[in-house]
Amino acid sequence: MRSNYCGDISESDVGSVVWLCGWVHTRRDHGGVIFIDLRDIKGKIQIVFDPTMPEIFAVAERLRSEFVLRVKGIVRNRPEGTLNEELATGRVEVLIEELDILNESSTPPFPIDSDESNPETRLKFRYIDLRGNRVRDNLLLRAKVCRFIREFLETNNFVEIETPILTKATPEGARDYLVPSRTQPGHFFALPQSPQLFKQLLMIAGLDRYFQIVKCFRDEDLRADRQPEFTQLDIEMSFIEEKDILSLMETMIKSLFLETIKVKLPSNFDKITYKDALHKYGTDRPDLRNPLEFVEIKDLVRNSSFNVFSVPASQAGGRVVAMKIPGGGSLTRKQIDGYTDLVVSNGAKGLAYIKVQDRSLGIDGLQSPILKFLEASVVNQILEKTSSNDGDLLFFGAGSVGMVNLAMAALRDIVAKDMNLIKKEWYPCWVVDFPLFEKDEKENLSSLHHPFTAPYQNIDQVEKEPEKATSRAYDLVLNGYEIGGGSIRINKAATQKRIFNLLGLEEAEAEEKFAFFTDALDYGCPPHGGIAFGIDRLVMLMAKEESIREVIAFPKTQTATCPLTRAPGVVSKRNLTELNLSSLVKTKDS
RNA sequence: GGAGCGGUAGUUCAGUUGGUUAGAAUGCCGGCCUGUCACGCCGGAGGUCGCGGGUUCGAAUCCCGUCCGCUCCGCCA
Repeated sequence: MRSNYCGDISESDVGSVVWLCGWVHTRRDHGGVIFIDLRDIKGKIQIVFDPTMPEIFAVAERLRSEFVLRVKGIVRNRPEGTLNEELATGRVEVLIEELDILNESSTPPFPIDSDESNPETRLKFRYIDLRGNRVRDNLLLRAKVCRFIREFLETNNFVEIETPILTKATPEGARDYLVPSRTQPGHFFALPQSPQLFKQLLMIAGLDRYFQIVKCFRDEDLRADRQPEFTQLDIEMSFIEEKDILSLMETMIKSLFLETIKVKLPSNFDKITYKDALHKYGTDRPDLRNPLEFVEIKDLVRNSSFNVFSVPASQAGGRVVAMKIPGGGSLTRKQIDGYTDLVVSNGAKGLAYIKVQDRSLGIDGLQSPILKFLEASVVNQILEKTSSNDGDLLFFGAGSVGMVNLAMAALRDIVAKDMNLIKKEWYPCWVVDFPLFEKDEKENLSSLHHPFTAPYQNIDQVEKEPEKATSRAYDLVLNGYEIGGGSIRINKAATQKRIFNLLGLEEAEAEEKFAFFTDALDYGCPPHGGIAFGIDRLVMLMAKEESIREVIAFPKTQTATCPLTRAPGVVSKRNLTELNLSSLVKTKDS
């Protein structure tokens, strides 16, 4: 119970009697009067014990700093001269007439609302941490976001339908969390990585506008923006094309931001192709608030005698880019060394740069450790192509496409942040025209999104040139975070089977894993598509947090454990025996 | 699987050529003060320096291993 007084106490309440419940925050005794700051939903309310009320005062005198109280009192203005305008928590106080001590509390293990305690302690005592405003406000926002989404989708004739949590393992994709079956020895359920197949089955069933706010599970390593269980807004519609769902989702996201955090997003979200995104920003989830872009200089340096550039420039899988930092001439040697460490940790061998001090002096107006290796004509072409001016700095990335993209994208992020180049607060964009497949290290094809994504090309064409096939997929990227992604799906069984085949799934295996699904497609599956949003990430961005943990009530640590409950834990031999697992696992009593 | 940073009082941290009894602030306990709001003053308790091993006359400090937290790479269709 937070308070059975609803709302903030203000001067308009003066003279009225209120009940308050909450935790005592601090106690101060002054002038024969006892003051207590009561933590309430909004900040603190100061309550006052008057020594002329001996019974109440006697109880108040016994209070130490941590109790749960219920008090009844009269709201009144502060006495003359007792309000320090700069420091005071309020203009009114509550004079107490009745007081119940509902419970005592141990001294909290860390100061509430300090924001400085170490993450493990915060999680171990999460219930104390949640008493503070930070995560509380985030959870309130999260609830608001979910409520808005439900209202929006229901208004648009979507129906919320639950799908199973105990379900079937599917190949590809992330590692599954498995749950052993007691009744089917040796068999396992998998927790869903997403309700993908179920929502497609719902389309076949004719429930043609489905949504669900649902937990999904992936047993992969964690990051600041990745938890093993996370919440997804899952949406699917029949008889639609890309433009239909993109426009509806744009409307939803724009209204969501406006209604919940009073942010007006652009009226039309930009679209960028996968190819352009990688070319200009080195990532398929570019932060478009960041004005820095890569400039390809492969052609300019191919014949240079500087091998660091010319070798990757003449290889098919190589890439050489320049990134101009306007005003980057002010960067110190120490800062550049720091950036070098960053790109090296991302696989680069080093970080070449050129400072443009005075272009009118030609090569003499430049400063760089690589000038002695680069032909003057090449340098001039690079300066020309990057439109470099006095005071600018160029960073270079050269090597394999993957490495250059990774290292330079990381550099682009950090430099823009350090140099305060990010002016816009919000920049959503759609990333489109993804390749249908990518090749893994063994040169096998795997789906870039998932195997149910429809290609633009017909299936004959896809089989002929799978690497050139593009998918009808779209990602919504906000400020460098992928917050949603989806596609138009394959709705013909034959096409779906041929895609499985291209992915190297043996017919027997495809049959075993997906027969239920391809069979279903044969019963007149309508054209359909959908999208899924990561609610945690979305709320994290809206709350301006840097970690998803701050918007989840009880998150896991980086090793996927819960310091509060000490999950995961060992189980008894009996549990394991029932599950036919006793021979596989060591237990505390075995 | 890999890289980096961190782990010292309840909490946040300081602690370099390895050397008395490991400090500060805050919190906690006791006392004083008394219209305070980071109140003030006096006193007190509180530490296996993450854990294990090694080097040394002597280790919070150096070395090896290990565990935990955080960030990143791999991974995350």
